[in-house]
Amino acid sequence: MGHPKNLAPLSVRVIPDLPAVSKEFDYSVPPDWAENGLASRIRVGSMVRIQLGNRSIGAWVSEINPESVAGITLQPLKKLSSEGPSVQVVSLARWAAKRWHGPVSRLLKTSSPRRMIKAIPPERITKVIDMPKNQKVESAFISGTTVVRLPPNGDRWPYILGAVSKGNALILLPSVAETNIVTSRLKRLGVYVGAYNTDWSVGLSGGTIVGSRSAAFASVKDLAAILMIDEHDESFQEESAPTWNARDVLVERAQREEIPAVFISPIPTPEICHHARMVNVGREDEKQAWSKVRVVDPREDELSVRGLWPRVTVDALKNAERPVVVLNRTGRSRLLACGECTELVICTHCGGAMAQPTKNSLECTRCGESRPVLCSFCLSTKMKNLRLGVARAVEELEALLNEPVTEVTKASSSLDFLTSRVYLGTEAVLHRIDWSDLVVFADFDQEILAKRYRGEEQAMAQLVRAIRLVNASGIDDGNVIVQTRQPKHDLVNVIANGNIEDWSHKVTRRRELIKYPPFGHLAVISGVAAEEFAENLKGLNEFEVLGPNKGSWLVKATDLEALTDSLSKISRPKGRLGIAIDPVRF
DNA sequence: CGGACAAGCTGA
DNA sequence: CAGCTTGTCCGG
Repeated sequence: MGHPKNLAPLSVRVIPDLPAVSKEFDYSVPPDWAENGLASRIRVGSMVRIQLGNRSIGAWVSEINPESVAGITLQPLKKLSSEGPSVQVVSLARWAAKRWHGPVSRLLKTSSPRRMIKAIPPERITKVIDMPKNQKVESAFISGTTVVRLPPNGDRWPYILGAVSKGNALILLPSVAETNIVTSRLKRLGVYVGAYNTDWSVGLSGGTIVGSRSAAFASVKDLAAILMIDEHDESFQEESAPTWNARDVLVERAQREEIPAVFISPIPTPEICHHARMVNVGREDEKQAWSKVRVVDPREDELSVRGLWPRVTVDALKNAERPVVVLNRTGRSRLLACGECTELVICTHCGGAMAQPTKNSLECTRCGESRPVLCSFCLSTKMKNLRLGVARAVEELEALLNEPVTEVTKASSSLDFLTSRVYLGTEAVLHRIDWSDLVVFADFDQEILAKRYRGEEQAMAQLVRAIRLVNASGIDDGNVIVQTRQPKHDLVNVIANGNIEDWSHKVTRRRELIKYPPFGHLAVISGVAAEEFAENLKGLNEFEVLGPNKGSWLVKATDLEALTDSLSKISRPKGRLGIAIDPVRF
């Protein structure tokens, strides 16, 4: 066996900060580190600098006094750079790297302080917070993993207090803005709390950590409770590989440390419902919150322009204080027909539909090919707009209301704000405006008909946001209008009746049927090497391999471990290869 | 990842 | 065969 672990280490094993290097290396601890006290500060997770080949590289200590392969003379560590993730978090990062098939170093990086920390600050006094006198909150935090379906306008603060009443807590919220609000509110209460990643060391020294996705990997001493707010939010999933998900990381963490974890959301995902015990909060409150949504069928008004602006909507828009219209199509038009010969405007390259992003150009929605506004059949320059985009919709609405309308998209700057009463834009508008008394979804059918995986959940998430916006107005009759030509559609029924529980079951059952997460697992393979790699996987006859679809292959598996094992074992062709496990979008 | 080194290609 | 490109291997 090696050396006693409680003495200053003589050698360490490290994980280099190089995503492409999966190997770990052993280094000796310089003899003089024992004298100046550096050696005794080394622990698993410590951040060091090493010489690898002829380069100086950052690394994390993964093992103390490892049994090194014989016949290798160890190089000395160059520097002890910083405090790093706790042993528990290093182990968690290892687990996540395997789970999402990515390099550990990537996850260790999110687990690490952004600025080097020489020493852990002393523990500060924190105010003891009482568990709120709320039976639902109390029972949620007793033990195990719990999911709470809280209405869109439900108060989350008691749950935050519940979490910190247990001791040092880890609280995750979807956005940095919300993180900052919660952090300062807790600070004012006297709670020793820090925002991730800026106040990284607060966790290690024994405090509560509040943060967004990356905080799932925060090191917290004596962690006592975990809370995730708005569990359904897609921002909890990393978009690029490894496509790890904060929710799953927290579920694993709670199990490992045997602490209560509470996930709250108005529309919890099938994933969390699968892993947690469900608590419903007030069916009546839920119905009440969703009753803000009114369903309007634009066909009921024959005079409506192109079906987008029925009179009920226009009247509501006129009477509202600050109305917001959501239309999830960028540019001027997404689908055109020739004004002369009525042919659909199609890309001469790939046959995809041409969109009109600006007044004078056409662009293929599939391959990106562009050309001037010109019919390829009769050379006419007159176009009929079949599916108008935000830019054109703004012009139409301005004409209808006889006043300026501000266009808001992902790209528009926040400087143009407060210039008008009416706002129109893509989903981004719901993130940019802090209150409104009327939100109109101009074409909800687009959301319903989009045959995207999680399409319905994304549509519901937009509605949740809208309900919260009109609730923030303080105006009692603030509401949300959903325009659809399918008033009998399942999802529309759910919305109209506020029957979220039924919908939730339906989504879960659907997932189960097609063996999608959490009932099965997916790997999306992309890049130049994808085709050959997918062929190799097909050869195993163990997984269903579908594709190609836009250059990507979809691998379906019932067992996650079998999938990730095969992905690492199978021969990897040269060239770029992207592997995304259970991504939200593909 | 990036350097080292080996094998492959080209030109006179 | 020098001089260059391309590929594979390996680091403690």
